Amino acid sequence: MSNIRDVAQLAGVSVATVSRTLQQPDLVSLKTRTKVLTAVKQVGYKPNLMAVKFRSGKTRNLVVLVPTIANVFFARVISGMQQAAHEKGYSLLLCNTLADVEMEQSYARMVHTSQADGLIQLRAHNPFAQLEMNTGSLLPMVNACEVLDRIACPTVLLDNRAAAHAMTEHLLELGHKRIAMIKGPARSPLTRDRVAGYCDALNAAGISFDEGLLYPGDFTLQSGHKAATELLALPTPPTAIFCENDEMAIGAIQGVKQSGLQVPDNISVAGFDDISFAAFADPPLTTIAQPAEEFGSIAVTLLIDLIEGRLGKAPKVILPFDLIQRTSTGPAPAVSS
Amino acid sequence: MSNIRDVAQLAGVSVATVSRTLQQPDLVSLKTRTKVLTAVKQVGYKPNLMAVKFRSGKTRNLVVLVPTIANVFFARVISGMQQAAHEKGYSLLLCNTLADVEMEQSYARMVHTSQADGLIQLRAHNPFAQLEMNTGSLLPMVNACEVLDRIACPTVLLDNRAAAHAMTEHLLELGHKRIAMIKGPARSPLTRDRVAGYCDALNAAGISFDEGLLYPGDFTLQSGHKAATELLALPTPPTAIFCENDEMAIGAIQGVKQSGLQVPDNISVAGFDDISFAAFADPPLTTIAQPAEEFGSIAVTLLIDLIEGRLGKAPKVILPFDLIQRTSTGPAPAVSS
DNA sequence: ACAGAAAATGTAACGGATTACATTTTGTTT
DNA sequence: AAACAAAATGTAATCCGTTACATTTTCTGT
Repeated sequence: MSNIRDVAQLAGVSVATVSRTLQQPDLVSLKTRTKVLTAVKQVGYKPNLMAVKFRSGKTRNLVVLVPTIANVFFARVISGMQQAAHEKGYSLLLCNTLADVEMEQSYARMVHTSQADGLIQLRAHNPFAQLEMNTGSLLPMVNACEVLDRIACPTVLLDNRAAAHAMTEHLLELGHKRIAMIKGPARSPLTRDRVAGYCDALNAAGISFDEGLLYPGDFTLQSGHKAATELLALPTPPTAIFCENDEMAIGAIQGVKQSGLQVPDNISVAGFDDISFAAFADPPLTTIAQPAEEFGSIAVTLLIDLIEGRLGKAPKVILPFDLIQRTSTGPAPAVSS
Repeated sequence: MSNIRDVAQLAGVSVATVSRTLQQPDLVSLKTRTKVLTAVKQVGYKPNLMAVKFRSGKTRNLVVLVPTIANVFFARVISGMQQAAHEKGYSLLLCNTLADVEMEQSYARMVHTSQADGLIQLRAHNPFAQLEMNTGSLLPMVNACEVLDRIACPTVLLDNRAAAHAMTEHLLELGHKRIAMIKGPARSPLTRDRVAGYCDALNAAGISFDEGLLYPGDFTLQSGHKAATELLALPTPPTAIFCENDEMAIGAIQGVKQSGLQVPDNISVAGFDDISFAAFADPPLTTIAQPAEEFGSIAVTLLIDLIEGRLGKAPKVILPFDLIQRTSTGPAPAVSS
């Protein structure tokens, strides 16, 4: 591997001139520039960017903490991140945390050890929490999709409450009175907001909230299946099930069918996210579309702005949602018993 | 940010002693060690790993080139990679290439510019191809799932030919005579192998190969839908459709249903990959299970072995597959016309 | 052709950790 | 207690590109 000194020697100039030729060519005379570029080609010189990063103290690396990349929605978000990062000359260090706190911390530490300039967290957990920290200033961290309650952190998210409200209202308008919700883990602010939106809508319709219709899932297909099966076994089962993501909704649809009922004739099922599989479910899934890639690109933009000192406070960017009405939801069945 | 000199000064020792305390504690007396560690804590010293990487010339970063992270199978592979890399102290730089050659090259260049030690490619394309290269030795690259024909490159893959053979045989055993295949892009060796396996099985059964039953897809749900719809519109439509991945199979199932036919009564549909959605398709998908995470972890292991000089030739690791029989495939319908 | 400004180029310090080699301290043996 | 080995510590070079500052060359105007 050749370095800048080899090039300088071969071209018969100083290292400074070589550096300038490559960084600020207009400071170098045409004649010298040609000499240098020829030498560069000849020895196959590639600047050691590790040296550059080391000296500049800027790594242009961003850590991304994602609970599961296997989640189709997150995969889209990451895709958006990567695109935006690449455009701005940054790279992504991906960590599939599987909600493992140690793993998160291990990656968060990269920011402290100058291996990355900042971090994007997709989960409601502060990975820097346990790490010894003296800074009082804004951490180089951005939260996407989820919300970190305890700390001021730039965030890009959906108006989850409004979205859940809209979907619940949609089901109410179809005549449903008993609407179950398959939610996510209890402690998540995202879930909290969506449940709040669901309650808002019920209240507005004068329907009392039934704790028994709130089933905690874990965003997997399996948990949707299990939840639906158990909800349908209730003494007074729901006529509609609103799931907090499409995976659970697709699982729920299977559960409903296996219980001998039909979607949407007996039970309506709604999802959240509008992943690619939603339109290919049977029946196609009514769901809330989120601009997933945009979440990613905005998160990256916010983080880079923060790193490069262009961000004053901790902004909260709210992105719009879209209720996609397909055929997994339909009119409530006529009252039976 | 404090550096090793601050620690040395505070502890009243030399920087070498500090370094040794942290790297090879047994070379340092207990008394000094304590002094140093106290000082480390006091100033909150975190070694600048960029400096370490720079000096050592080892970045412990690996570039991963994935065609689309939105593909559920690839997401699992990446998950396996990340796990393995983390265990070995490496990080992944993820690039969602979308088959964009410029993007691939831009990331491949990171290996030349000392930003990464090696690269994993999930596509049948050599990202170093156009880059000026003088080395005759094995590039620090590993191929996973796909195959690079032109160059010697450590590879981990499935015996795709045998797998396709097995699935086709399964369909033949069910009595199907006209079996269509929705394949991937023509130039991919992976597709070539699977088509070969499909042909092998047809030949063995004495069924002549019909070019018209070979439909080129692009691994998306949409393309599966389109392919199935068109295949069913043929003068003599197939009674079974073997898809090169589960997404296309799920799309195909929808296409079949929308054509007014039933799966598997009228048409059997088989997939490939056994993604999580396969078991939740309606009907649940018969498919080939691949050890996706293992692909990832083995690819990473191979690459690290290569980087660290523990790999002689370019091994080809073949992983086993498993035919998962569900209910999207069934006996061929009785001959009609 | 000369002073002075402007352009081009060169010199050397710098960033932070590692480590070969040199030196000092401690320990052991007789 | 001397002599030597072993353990502990220190000094300084090194990795490589950037850039402030110094110096040289070229150009401009008269």
